[in-house]
Amino acid sequence: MTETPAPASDVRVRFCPSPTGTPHVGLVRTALFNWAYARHTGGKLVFRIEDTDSARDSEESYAQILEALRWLGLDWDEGIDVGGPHEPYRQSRRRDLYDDVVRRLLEAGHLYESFSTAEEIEARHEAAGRSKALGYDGFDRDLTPEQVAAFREAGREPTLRLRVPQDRDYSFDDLVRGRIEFKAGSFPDPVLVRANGEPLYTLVNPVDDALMGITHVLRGEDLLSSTARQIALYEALIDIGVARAVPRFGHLPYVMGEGNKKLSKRDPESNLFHHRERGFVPEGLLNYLALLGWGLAEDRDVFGVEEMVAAFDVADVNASPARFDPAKAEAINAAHLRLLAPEDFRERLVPYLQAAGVLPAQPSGEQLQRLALAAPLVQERMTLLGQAPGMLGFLFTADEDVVLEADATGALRPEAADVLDASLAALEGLAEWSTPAVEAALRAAVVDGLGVKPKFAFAPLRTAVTGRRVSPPLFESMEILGRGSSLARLRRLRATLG
RNA sequence: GCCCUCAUCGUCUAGUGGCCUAGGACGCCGCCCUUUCAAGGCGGUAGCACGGGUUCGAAUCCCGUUGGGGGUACCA
Repeated sequence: MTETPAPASDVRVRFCPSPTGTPHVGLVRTALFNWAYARHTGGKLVFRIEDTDSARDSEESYAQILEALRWLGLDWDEGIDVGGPHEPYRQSRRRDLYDDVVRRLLEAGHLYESFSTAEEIEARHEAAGRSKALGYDGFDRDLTPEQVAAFREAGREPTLRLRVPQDRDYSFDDLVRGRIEFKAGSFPDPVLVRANGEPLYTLVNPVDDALMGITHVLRGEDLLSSTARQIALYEALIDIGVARAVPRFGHLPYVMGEGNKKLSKRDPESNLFHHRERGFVPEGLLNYLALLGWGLAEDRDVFGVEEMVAAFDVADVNASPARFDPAKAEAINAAHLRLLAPEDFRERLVPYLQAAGVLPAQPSGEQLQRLALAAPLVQERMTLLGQAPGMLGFLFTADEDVVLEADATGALRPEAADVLDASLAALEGLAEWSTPAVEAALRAAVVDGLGVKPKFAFAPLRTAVTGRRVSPPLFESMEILGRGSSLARLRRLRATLG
């Protein structure tokens, strides 16, 4: 009844977060789907900020949202920073526009002044024997001029409510869920403007979508039940000439956390920057988030944004909520890490190594050279960039400062001392210090010479050289480290053994 | 309470009436490979919430039940 499908080429979607906290993965997923839909259809993505709650909004959060989108590489065509024909794109700076719309809505009779307080509404329900949880009762819909005057004389300022037609149903075809119907009178007249004159989200969200020509509203399912009242507002806006049509709606499923709760802002897994700090790469996180409610193909989980853009359609999004699974997210991230070009991978390691103090703010040429040799050795061994300091730290640590971790030294077997002695003897006179030469010498001396299985033969050496039980490949590591350091480290561990 | 909504392995999903003795991925468990750990290869574990219909035939359609989620703000 109110569907007004837009020609695909004219698709205009938007991403309009409230700057009320640190970016949430659910928010990112919504941004991603809007972005992918715009890119897929060749439409436009509008980015605006819904900061109409001065009590909760913050500049810090605003800056974080921008940082998040930029880090992820989700760009937009109109809005914050890039500008466009509907400036400004922060609702806190659009008050004049809203005041004008409100005036026209009021004149046309779509809004009315409501003096009822929450207590009064509840009291009326109680007196009538109705449930107190019923919501607004429409008491002020048809106040006489005398009643209004009386309220004003008593010093009361009214909120402005939308006069929702009560004689009809509201329905729409949700892009992801299909037909959704709200029966007549199943929701109360919403407040659109506070008593102090400030416009509310209930007003400004549809008004801006109308003014900015948004054709497809793709948002979280938490907004599903407010869609009916928004359609009612849209129709009023169409009546006064502010809106041209009601947009199509698509309600995206929640991203859930542990248990069956929506992923809470308190939950660290919900925090985008938490994932970045752990070493998620944008490609990996975006891929995983896309999987929460959408899939590229039946038998492929790993894909890039270009592939997603080529295939994405909101109609294919799943309606049921999805649980954020950190283990699978990491696996997907690991796959993307392996897909990175070696130089790219290496460069992305640097900030993590610096953050951990493994590399200084200004790494030396020698350090970068060493990193270039070592990075390929760990590219297939990591799931998160944040594992780099642990894996590579030994290459940037003085021999005497290498920490011999307890799980490594604890796993040493009785023959460790003999292994180290034989290794030292074999390596000291080695003519050429290279991976194959080191390997050959050690195999001859320890595996063949001592008759120790490779698995056990090299464990003490690994512990001595890296301090850890798990490390990059041993011989390669020794080559990078050089003969001096390698031997010094073997001697150091040997000295601690009886 | 009322309104809206969701329901396939532990998790993400494929599946739109016969191709399903339900496929893939992550996880988990074996084995192979192996200089550790990964990666890779092979194999395994595990699911259509329940009850009624409709139909020759239902994971797929309808109704109900149960369970989950959301809304019911002068938050967004």
